Amino acid sequence: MDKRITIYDLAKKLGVSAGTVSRSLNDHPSISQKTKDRVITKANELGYKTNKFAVNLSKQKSNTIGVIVPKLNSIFMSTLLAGIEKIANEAGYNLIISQSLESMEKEKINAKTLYDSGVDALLVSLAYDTSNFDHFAPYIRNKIPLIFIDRVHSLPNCSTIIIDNRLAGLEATEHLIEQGCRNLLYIGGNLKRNVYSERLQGFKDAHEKHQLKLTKTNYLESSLSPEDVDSVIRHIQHLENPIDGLFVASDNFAAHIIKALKKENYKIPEDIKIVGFNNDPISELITPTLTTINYPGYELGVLAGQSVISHLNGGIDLQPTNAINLRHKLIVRESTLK
Amino acid sequence: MDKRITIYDLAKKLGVSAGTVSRSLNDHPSISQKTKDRVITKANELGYKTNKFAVNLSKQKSNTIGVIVPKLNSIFMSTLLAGIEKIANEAGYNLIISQSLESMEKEKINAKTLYDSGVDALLVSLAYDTSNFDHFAPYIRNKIPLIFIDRVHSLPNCSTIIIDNRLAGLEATEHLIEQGCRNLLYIGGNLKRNVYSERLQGFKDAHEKHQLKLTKTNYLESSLSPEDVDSVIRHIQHLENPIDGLFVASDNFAAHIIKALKKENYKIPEDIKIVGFNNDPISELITPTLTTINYPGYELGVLAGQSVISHLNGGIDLQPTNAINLRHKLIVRESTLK
DNA sequence: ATTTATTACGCAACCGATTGCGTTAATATG
DNA sequence: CATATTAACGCAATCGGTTGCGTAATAAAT
Repeated sequence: MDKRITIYDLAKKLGVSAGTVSRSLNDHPSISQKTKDRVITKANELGYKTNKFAVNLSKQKSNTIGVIVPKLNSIFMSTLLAGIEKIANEAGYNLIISQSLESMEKEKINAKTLYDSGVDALLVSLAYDTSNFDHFAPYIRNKIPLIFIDRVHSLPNCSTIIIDNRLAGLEATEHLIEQGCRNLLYIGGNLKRNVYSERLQGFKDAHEKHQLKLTKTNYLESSLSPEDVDSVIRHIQHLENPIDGLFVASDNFAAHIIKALKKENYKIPEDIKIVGFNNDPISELITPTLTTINYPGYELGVLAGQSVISHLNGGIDLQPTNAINLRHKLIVRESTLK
Repeated sequence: MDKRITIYDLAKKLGVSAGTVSRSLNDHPSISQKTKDRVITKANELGYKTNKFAVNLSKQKSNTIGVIVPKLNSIFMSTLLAGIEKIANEAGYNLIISQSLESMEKEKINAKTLYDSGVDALLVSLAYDTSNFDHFAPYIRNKIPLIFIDRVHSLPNCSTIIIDNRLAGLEATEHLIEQGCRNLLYIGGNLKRNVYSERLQGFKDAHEKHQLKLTKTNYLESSLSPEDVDSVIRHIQHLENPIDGLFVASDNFAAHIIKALKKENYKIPEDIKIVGFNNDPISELITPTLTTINYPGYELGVLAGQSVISHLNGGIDLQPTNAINLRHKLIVRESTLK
């Protein structure tokens, strides 16, 4: 009852070879149905379990997909992961998940660990400060599918799955302008990351389009963590031209900002109108409800999952560099009412 | 540059046996320092990587810990996972994470998949409707460490990591009573789950302690999902004795309830005082800020991680059934002000 | 009936380590 | 100097499947 039985045990009991047992279990065409039935019956009878370790070794693949995200405990990331997991699970793949904690060093270590663990593919959303990409070289060299999600970087033969952050930034900004704002502030994260720099670019596009001038005081690079709220508020209070519109690249941070601004007796949206980003659950629970850009994290995850799986199963080497763009959407709520 | 080199390649180049190479690489005492150095130098020179598949097969362990959670995309769960991941990663273990999506059937499948994948241990937070536990039998039978977190079930030889939900429920309820509430309503999830039934028990304890009577209209079993808000509100509106205090077993749901109540022109906390549970970030961002029980998800995860690791490394078979209780804390905010 | 295809398996190498046990050579002990 | 220890490795089995190739047996073709 305790000892695991192997194909050799089955082979012996059935008077056939181990190879035949293996092929029977895998429904190989060159085995007669009769033998297959005998083998399968006996296997069930004895409670045979295939040993994944042995399979992995001989096939040199693990049926496992590695994932590196900046941090697990954010709504966006966990939603993304939920989408990935759903697809991977359905396809019979396991997911090894690790977090870089926004540090390139940890990202490197994780990439190496996952590589050594023999993942069949790697999904990555980059850390805050990743500036070097050598740690992904082994994957590319060995043709292990490598897909970037959300926080992406363009590498040869790697897919990216994103939304059009620049356009989203433009739409968010334009919405503020249409609501009458004339002096805007963009608050984003590290500009090395595509998501923040592109949103800023869209912010600039909107200014150009509407012939509004823009100085360096109109955007702010932030860690987007609660500790940074105070300094942001101070920045806002000390501006020469008081701002009347705020575009924050994260709903969560926007929510903190709103709370702090209200404490300082700013009226939202009367004094300052605010647009967030992500459509986190919090955006419709705070007061005022937050206008934001819907960022379909779950769908992003599903798509990423499907993309790897098809890579893995079909070996579809689509376009060498294959960028998938998901649709975003501006969701207007109270924080930008006229 | 492409072909992976094995210990046999190294052995050949160095004129030693594969066994010696293996032992050298693992710093086995019966190999001379000189030989070890030679092997290691050559290994680096040739870029040797150990093949985990082979190691796994011969050691019959995977250096991998399986995790099953109800759903990934909740703040509590992802925070918990973040804690687990941190510890596991530091200890050199990989984490295979899967979600049951609150379904026992999926939980079963995941448990089996992870078992077949050869995880060295399993961490579980039970699905909403899990009522049978046979799918964990293989783990117990084969002495694979099995640890329950948060949503637990008592099984022989399995640790559980939780907080004292009953006491927390009592404290939350008592706080409402102390703030002057006399007719309370508890809203929790499926009472099959320890967390919800114990909080209810604490709710009852408080009533008994303060000699308040309690009928079946004083508690409600809910899915705690946004779709359920309407029916809850209707329940509240149709009560014979209007309630003046609400204890909701989830901050997120409490936030939705607050929003809905405000829409119905209830004043919080004047008309109804509310206590949530978990201390999710949302609890201090909504208006009014939400009194809640701090539920240390990250610490729970860290503890769970440490517990498995020590099980795995030291083989510390502590108490047969080992329950770890973490400290919770009532956090008073605006939603229960007098 | 003989030859040619097929079908259904068996054989054995292979995947890349780990590890108990035996052996040789160096060192210590009497 | 003979013998007992030790130190330092080598051998080969083992982990449990997978798979290319060869072959006996059965079926089909001539």
